[in-house]
Amino acid sequence: MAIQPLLDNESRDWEQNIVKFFQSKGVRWTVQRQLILKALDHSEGHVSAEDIYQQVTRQFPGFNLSTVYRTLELLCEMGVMTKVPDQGDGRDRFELIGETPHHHLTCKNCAQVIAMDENLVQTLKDQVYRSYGFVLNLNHFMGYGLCRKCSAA
Amino acid sequence: MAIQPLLDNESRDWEQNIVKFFQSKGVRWTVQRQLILKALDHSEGHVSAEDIYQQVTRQFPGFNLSTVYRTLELLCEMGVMTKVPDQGDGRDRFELIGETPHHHLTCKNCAQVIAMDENLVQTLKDQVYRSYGFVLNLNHFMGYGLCRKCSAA
DNA sequence: GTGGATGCAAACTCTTTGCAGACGG
DNA sequence: CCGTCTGCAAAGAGTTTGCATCCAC
Repeated sequence: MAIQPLLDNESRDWEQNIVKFFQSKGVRWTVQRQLILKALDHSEGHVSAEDIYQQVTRQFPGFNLSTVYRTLELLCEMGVMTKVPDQGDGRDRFELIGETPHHHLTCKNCAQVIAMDENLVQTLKDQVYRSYGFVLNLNHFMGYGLCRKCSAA
Repeated sequence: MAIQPLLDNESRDWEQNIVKFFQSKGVRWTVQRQLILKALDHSEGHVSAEDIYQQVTRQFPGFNLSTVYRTLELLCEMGVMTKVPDQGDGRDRFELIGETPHHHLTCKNCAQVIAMDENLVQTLKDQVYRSYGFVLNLNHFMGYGLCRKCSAA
């Protein structure tokens, strides 16, 4: 694959920081990683390896899915991502640590997705901490059930 | 496979009920299903298809894993089981509906598992219902994080 | 130059499916 | 007997791995 490292001017700063971070970890800054990081930057919340692959491959055919997996795993090891195991559709998700927590309620019946307030989850976290001293890590709570309409019907 | 339908006397009643249930649904009562149901009866909480397969195959070699998957799926359709997607180890779990809810906190660091009180989860369910009219279905909440010891260290 | 990173293809794991033969009702 | 269920084997889907080549440092 022959890809020129091309980044628009506006993103130089962003790039500089990441490059430094990679260097500090003794990890090489390759074009593929640059593209994956860019794709992650443009995504929101949970992404699958396939999501990233599609996004990058659209611009740069020849790009490889294994590389995505290897890079996402690397980012997990570097401590900037977490792998979120399959929630039902058969594929693992990844999300950047430090993203604002986001919680969803998905209706089993009509598939509607409701954004859930952080406070509700925070209460659970607090209670768990008070009761067990356990620091609950819930950046991406996904609840299944029935929405108002479907539970009424 | 040639398996004699053999059940000890003490379990006749249990069997009678299940058989009736199967008949009422127009579903055949086969030796394989009998064995799988027995295995489920002896298991607790989340089981994987493999768990059941191992348990049954120990007594009856020649027994087939596809049959386990097909039976578990059947039980889901019959409304007595739910499939719980992979929580990290790459295999789906199944659990009988109507089992007492069971919630666990798993420590990411030391892998310790803490049983969590139903009330904590109930509070979340209540709040979600009050806020969104959403009936949250959480029979098997699994929380990840750090236990008291590991978060202190 | 040298070790780490990539592309490719093949392997792996869990799950699903097609089909012929077996068996429950 | 008829239609369902099973065993077997093969196909799928997502993810991982081995290896030769390539390229960042």
